[in-house]
Amino acid sequence: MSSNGRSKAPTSQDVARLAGVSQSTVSYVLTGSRPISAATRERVEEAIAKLGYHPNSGARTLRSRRSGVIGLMVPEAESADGVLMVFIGAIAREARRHGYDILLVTAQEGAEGIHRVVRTGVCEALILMELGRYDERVAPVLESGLPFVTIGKPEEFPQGSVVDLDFEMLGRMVVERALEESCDRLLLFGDPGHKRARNDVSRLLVGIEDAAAEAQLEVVLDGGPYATVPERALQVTLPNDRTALFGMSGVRQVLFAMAATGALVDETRLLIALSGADLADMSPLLASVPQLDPRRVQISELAVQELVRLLRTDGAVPRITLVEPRWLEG
Amino acid sequence: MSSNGRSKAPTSQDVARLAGVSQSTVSYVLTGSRPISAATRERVEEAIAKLGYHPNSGARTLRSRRSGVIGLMVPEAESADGVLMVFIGAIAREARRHGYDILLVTAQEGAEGIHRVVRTGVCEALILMELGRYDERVAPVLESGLPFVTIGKPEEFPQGSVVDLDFEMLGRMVVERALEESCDRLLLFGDPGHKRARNDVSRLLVGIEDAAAEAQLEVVLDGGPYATVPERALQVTLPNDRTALFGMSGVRQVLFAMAATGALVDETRLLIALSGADLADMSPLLASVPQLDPRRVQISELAVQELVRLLRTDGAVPRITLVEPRWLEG
DNA sequence: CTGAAAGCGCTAACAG
DNA sequence: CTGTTAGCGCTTTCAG
Repeated sequence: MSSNGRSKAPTSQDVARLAGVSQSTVSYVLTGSRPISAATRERVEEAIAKLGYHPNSGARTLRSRRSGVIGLMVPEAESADGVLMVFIGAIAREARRHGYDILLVTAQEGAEGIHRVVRTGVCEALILMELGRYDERVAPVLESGLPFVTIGKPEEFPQGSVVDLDFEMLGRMVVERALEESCDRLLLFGDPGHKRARNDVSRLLVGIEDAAAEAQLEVVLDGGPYATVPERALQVTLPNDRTALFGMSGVRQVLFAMAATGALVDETRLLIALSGADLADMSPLLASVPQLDPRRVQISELAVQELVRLLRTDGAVPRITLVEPRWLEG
Repeated sequence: MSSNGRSKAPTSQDVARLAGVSQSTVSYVLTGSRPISAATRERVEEAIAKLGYHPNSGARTLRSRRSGVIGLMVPEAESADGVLMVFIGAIAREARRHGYDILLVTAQEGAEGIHRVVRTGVCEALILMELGRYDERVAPVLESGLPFVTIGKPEEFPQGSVVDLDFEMLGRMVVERALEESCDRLLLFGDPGHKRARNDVSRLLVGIEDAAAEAQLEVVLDGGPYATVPERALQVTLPNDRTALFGMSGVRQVLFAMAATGALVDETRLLIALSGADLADMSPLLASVPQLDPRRVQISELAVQELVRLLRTDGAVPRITLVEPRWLEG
């Protein structure tokens, strides 16, 4: 009735008419791909504001072959610890800051999904999360020739950039801390030996084993259930010995098991945690636990920035960026 | 060198040439908007397969004004319990099943963000999560005239569809269970009285209060810290009385507090949990806890289906869909 | 049942 | 510094 409001969106033609310039001039004001006099620019911008004009995305994409959309390959949400959402939120925000939107591509879609968003031209670049060692989705990505960044360092990746936590340094930092806190042993829970196949875990172990060898710290790989980790920490401890506990996952479970069997930090045991969303709301328990920040927000932002660099810099060469973990004293 | 592979993507023109038909015929085969003889269709489809043709998204969007993209307004990831990701994953998968892609619009972008994706034509429909009571982002959505679905029932919403859990029924189910398990009281933790302003909580309370009044069950609103909920449950319990505990959030904390002070289920107390990602990996503790499934996947799928209905059915009327909670016996 | 042709709104040559 | 013009690849009339 009164306010149907369904008025057709104004085009650059409308803006040009109102500003008394040619349609291409409007385009040049918008893209900045050629110098425009201050006077003209102002008139155009006024008209744009007055009409509430926004350039049509379809037309722009068709003509320029740039969609302004970055595809984000997300893993299945089995992890369920909320960590994924931290990455996604930070990536989306940073992408917007650079003028890009984020389109979700679920792992479930597989190689076919990648192929589709690439061939249809919906995405002009990709961010890949949690790639498997030999992931079927890598082929279509490489084939597409689109710039891409992986979060999480894979085995080998000559063609795209990589942003990840420096897991080797993480390992060295854990050992260093264990020594500072006068521990004689380091117990790694969550079976890191078996998971050595995972690239992040294997790099962590390299860091740990190097530093531990040097410092004469004994390292125990523990594959047992999380709930009984604290008990086993005692079993490996001789009188007057102290064990540091660390693991890439299951911190919450271990934390609670320790809280249940006594103090988190005592003469015999020291829990070191990799902080994350699964520890939210546990603040009272965490008071005495040294936490390492895996810097997920920084990694996300760097991934976007690196992708933007690949997109904007002509002939930019892919590179690897490793982010240093930080202590988060509580 | 050998496999640069950067060959330009084939167009419908190329397909037409190879199939020996006109370009428009190719289009008709793809869109199905006019009858095509079996013979022709087959030749075209062969050519499509041979060339690995995918229609260009920009051109299609420009011409048809349909982008095949649904904007998903996600809240800031403060909740951090991983629940958000369940919704997003299920929405993305269901959208793909119907031929749509999901574009993220973060809450941070606010009204301006909505305005942008709408005016530029990137999105042809919207799914809104966690709207505030008087959310600034509602205006641009309504103004756009695009079909939309909200997940989570707001105060009032005449123009878009709504999909949500039936919180009133949730309340009735909690009361019913409490009675079946011979409880005399129901303690609601997480200060549901104060949070009555939240639409879901207020509907929960309606359900609870109605059912409780009828059955003579005493209801206690508890706003104290989660960690001491189990103690307070005892304080409100006379000898031989039993208290059921329920809350919309903080279940994990209460669960642990109860585990620490004794059994989860005993003669005096019964914890009823709203299941979720924050309870993952707690299985041993949960064994005796009745869990209510808030059916996030179903809600997500229904939201997409409802949006697709609005998009495809001409003159479709928005509607409200409430999903029944289910018991998840453990 | 199929073809020819127009044009969606924009960018980027080409021409002053 | 600005205008004119030619398409990008598709959908959809209008003609057969």
